[in-house]
Amino acid sequence: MTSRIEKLCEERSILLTEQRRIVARVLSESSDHPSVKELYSRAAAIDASLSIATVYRTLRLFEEAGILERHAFDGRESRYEEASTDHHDHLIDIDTGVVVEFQNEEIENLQEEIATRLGFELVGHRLELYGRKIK
Amino acid sequence: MTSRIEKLCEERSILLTEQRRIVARVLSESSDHPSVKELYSRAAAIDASLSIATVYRTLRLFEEAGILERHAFDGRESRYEEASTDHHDHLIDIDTGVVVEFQNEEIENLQEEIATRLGFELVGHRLELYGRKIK
DNA sequence: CAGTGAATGATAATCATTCGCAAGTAAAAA
DNA sequence: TTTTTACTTGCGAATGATTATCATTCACTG
Ligand SMILES: [Mn+2]
Ligand SMILES: [Mn+2]
Ligand SMILES: [Zn+2]
Ligand SMILES: [Zn+2]
Repeated sequence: MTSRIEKLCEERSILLTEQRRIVARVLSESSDHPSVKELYSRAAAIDASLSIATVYRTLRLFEEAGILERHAFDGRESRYEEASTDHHDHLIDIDTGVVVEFQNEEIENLQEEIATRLGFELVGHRLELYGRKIK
Repeated sequence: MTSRIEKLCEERSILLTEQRRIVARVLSESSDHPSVKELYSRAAAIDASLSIATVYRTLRLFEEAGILERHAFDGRESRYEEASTDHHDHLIDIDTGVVVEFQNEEIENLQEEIATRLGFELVGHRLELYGRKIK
């Protein structure tokens, strides 16, 4: 039961301590986009001695290694998810906070076009839709 | 020399104090997307007794009145600009921080389509491109 | 098993932002 | 014009998220 995150850590020769393993496990078992606080409480349920400082450190480490992606929906606190090979963007329900994922090749291509037209090499982007559920 | 922001304040019967007038003026004279700290120092150059708390309060007031737009590029500190009638999105130069504006009707339409398809009414969105200048 | 560098937990520090409050100011009422 | 009332401001404290510090512990090498 070696998670995908753990495999990636080995590839990048990131030392996998017990606490990092816990953070990795909690994240791979989360399908929502948990905040640091949420991650911390889920991880603390496994090992109560875990420090939130270590959670922050681990998240940053994983993010810089390209293993995780950080989001700051609407400029709020950071939320994380596993970086997947197939890129997607997000729609956030403004009433409930629920995050829905979507992919749109057309928009991705248009972004490339726009950047090129403006004289830039596109390095990344952030697309968030904010909406309200239609009953 | 009544700025557009001042006009909008009158329309919304927002009391225009001297400090609010200064914040309005500094913003209308800025074509970049200044952070609160930047706005504060530009405003303090006009009236040194101005408090940063008032700047924050004024920015929030104007934003809630739809007069300003707040951005949190890459999850960093808030930056502001005058809300214009013609919507645009941003490309940020990751080396210099320079912000370039662009408009793309096609992307806007696709966003509506996506939201609808997912069963949501699109209320807002955020699209940021991050790129590096091609020499 | 000792030696060295990295990782951890606890806590202090920092940064952006908001609050609380006493004092000032403007608009409404008398 | 006085009085009353409501809104604003500056200052500093409080907050919440994140990072830094530091003594201690851990992992790996020889
Ligand atoms: Mn996602
Ligand atoms: Mn803009
Ligand atoms: Zn995308
Ligand atoms: Zn747009």
